[in-house]
Amino acid sequence: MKLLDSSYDVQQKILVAVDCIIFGFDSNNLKLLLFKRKVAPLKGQWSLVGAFVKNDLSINDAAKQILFESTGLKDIFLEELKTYGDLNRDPGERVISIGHYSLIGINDFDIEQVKEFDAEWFNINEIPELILDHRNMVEDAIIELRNKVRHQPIGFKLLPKYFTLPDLQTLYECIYQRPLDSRNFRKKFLSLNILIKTDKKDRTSSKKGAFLYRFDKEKFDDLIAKGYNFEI
Amino acid sequence: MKLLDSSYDVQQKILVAVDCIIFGFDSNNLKLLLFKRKVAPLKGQWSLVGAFVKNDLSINDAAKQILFESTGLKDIFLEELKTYGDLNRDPGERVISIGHYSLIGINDFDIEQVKEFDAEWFNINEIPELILDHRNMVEDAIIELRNKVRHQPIGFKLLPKYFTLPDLQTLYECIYQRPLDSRNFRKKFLSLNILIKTDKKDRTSSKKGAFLYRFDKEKFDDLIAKGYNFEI
DNA sequence: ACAAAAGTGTTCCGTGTACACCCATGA
DNA sequence: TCATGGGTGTACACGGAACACTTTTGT
Repeated sequence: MKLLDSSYDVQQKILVAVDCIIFGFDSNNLKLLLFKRKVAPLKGQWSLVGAFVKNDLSINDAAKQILFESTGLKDIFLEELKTYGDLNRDPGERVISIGHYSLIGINDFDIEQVKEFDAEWFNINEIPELILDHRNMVEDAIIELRNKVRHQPIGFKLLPKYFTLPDLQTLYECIYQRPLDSRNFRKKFLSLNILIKTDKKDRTSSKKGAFLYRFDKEKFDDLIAKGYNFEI
Repeated sequence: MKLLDSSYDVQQKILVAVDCIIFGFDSNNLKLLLFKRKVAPLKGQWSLVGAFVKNDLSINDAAKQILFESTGLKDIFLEELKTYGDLNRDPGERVISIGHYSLIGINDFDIEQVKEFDAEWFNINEIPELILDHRNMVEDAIIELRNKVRHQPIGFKLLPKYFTLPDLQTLYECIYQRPLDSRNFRKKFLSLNILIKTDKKDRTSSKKGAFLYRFDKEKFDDLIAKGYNFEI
């Protein structure tokens, strides 16, 4: 319902879009989800997943919906990155785009399924040329992602329920794109007390086998609530 | 110039606005700039400085221009906060707002001048009721501001050319809204090597007088470039 | 002489970081 | 037996945090 005196007197011709920078972790690599653009101009080129915002959805919900419709990925938690609002960033019309990013565990989803949508996972070091300012968005998002994981021990949603410490370390190494010292890494992570060790081992990647752990969700939530600062 | 195939087929009715969260430091207090809303609905109530984005300006330039037109404040560096895009945040129409914030030295500007624009500086602890989600924006901006100054020793633009260490400390105490230990503060700040001590004293606030310092712009820039982490 | 703000050093503790060897096992 | 990845401990350096007294000077 509109209020009586509700109509603003504005001659605005700005379209609002969202673009999604979706990182995926597949046990060994950090990947980025790209998409073959379906509309002119620039049709057929690689781009981020994005579209115009629908009138009846909040920006964040719109981003989720667009991601779902474009790739089949559902229930992805998206975080706002920032707004890209330069005048001529889109050769078509005046379009501003609100970047959103996320990091997901690729294996939780059907990795082939996205191909039906003309989407594809690219290794983070092998990203093709992207349209418009999308490459900027990706670079900004990587920086944000690193900042984020520095302040919140992630992992829950990126690793299977049971995982090994080497797995966890690989995850962080992928995000930071540099090797970490395993002794320090283990010491630090175990000191957080959010891991529960099981007596089972995973022997798929070594003969000795590595112990499986799982997250202690309660303690994890406590830690987040207290705003713990997780420097690696 | 538009490309031939440039018009997107979109029925979008979303207006794009910016709101500015302007913090000001006046040697003793952190203040917030507010503005009496001039358009219906909610006309006459206190709000942030904001308006719709013009078609021919980038978002950031639009924010600057709006700030200038609404308050007379010119050449203010604005930083994007985030987008407020919920469906019914504005009772008028569907409006999304991209929050921008800044921290300025109030004394560098004419403090009375803003009043001619129906704007006013409020002490950060005495903020009146604000329209829409503006209170949220302010809270988000304070958190951002604290995060920002934690990573970048500010001061340059907020203090006069010559200032005392107690002045500088007051600035940080205002931002963090808590007292700091003067011994630790001085030690930390001086160790950055970005201050140049003069042999003059300021005696306006004590009989003994406090030495005046100025910033060493070059070293300061070096420090920023290296991404120094300034925890207080 | 005293009030009021400026200025100064030390100690302790926690945490980041560097670093090298033994263990368990399947092949 | 050997190759492979898993797992462990120590020593040092640095920075944050707590803490109390002296100095200067106008009144």
